[in-house]
Amino acid sequence: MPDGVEKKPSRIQQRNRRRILDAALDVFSKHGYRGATLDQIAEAAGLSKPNILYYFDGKEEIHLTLLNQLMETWLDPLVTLDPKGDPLEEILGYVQRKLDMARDLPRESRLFAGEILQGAPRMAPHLVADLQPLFDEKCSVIKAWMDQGALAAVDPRHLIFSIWATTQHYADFDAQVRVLLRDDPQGHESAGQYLRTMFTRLLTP
Amino acid sequence: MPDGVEKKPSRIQQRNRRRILDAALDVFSKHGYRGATLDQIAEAAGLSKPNILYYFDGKEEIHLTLLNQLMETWLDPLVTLDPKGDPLEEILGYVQRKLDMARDLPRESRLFAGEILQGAPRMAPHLVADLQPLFDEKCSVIKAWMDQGALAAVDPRHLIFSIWATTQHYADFDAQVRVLLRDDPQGHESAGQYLRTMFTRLLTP
DNA sequence: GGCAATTTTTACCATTTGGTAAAGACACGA
DNA sequence: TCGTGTCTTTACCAAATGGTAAAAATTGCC
Repeated sequence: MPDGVEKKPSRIQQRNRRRILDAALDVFSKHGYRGATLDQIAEAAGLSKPNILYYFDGKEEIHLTLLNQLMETWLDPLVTLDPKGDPLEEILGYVQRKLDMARDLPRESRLFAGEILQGAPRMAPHLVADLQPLFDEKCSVIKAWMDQGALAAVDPRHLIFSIWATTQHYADFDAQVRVLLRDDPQGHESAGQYLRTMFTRLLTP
Repeated sequence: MPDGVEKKPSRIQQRNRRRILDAALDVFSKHGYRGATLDQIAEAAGLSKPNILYYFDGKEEIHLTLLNQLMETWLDPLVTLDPKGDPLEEILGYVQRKLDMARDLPRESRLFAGEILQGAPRMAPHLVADLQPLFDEKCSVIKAWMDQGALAAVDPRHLIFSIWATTQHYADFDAQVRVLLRDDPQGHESAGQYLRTMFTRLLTP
């Protein structure tokens, strides 16, 4: 067998690794890295603690695996931003995709937020290697749209920040939003409408 | 001596309690509640661990004291929003004050963010008792401005959320912002300019 | 200076937590 | 069905951590 090629994992391996990662996402996103314990993860996964350590080398490796998997999902909506599409529609579509992610993947959003909040100790390399180039590229795309007059001119970097901030806010600050909206079931739709209005008024030339 | 009236703390008490709270703010905002240890706080404060427990009943009480103190500071910029002032100027002033706070009090911002991110386990009562009434009141003020045509109509609740999200983002996601702006020393000013433009275009009738 | 009250240190303790060793149970191809 | 490799459990351990008791030092008031 060639070097570096691992034999494919058994069905049990796949199932249990998936279980563990799902349980860990739950626990890490709720309590943060330090706040999460292997016992909690084990219980949530329905496995014993030593059994978990049979599948992963340790707590840190589980966390790191989650972060690595997350990066791809996280960047995807921005990757999709199409330089050849209609500028305003592209931006609004991006906002919508991010908002949908905040609703559908709140655990992932909070895992990410917690990591950045603490200074990105485990993710800094990813930010530089993956996020930064993509960010720069899409800033250029937006800049070009503005230069050709298809969008009103603003700083593209801060535009992207404001899209991230406003959409992720609904996942990351959910506890606060719930209190203030009194669990309004229309919350998500009204947020979508507001953000569409906001970025339309900002960017319409 | 009347009941419930504690004698005023000595100078040593004042100084050491202040030291401890400052150190704790540092540590809690960096590592979160569970991630912070009394030993770290003690070292940062220049006191021994048992000495710290002479001034506070325990880790939780320190954290709670910080949160209580923070609430006032945190709400202040919104309290200042004046129903009798010029609507657009009032909103822009509020944005500016929040952005200044993100720059000047990043530890406080991250302490708050961490607490909310984990579901506000220790702060939920404060949110309901202090934040909610203020939020509702100021939403009404903004709504009135919009009804009288002084501001373009949008959902006041989401407007406030977007102000919080965009301004606090610069403190809470500082690690990410730094990477992407490559430590641009003009970062804060350009953020201020961007946000002023954004909310002006959104709200100008 | 003397003395009570306050403050600080020393020496601990119990629990929690990430992790390990090794024996036992189980799956599966020959 | 037998045996080998995969998976799981039991029984631990060392370090970290929140917290305590009590002696020692210090402060401030007469």
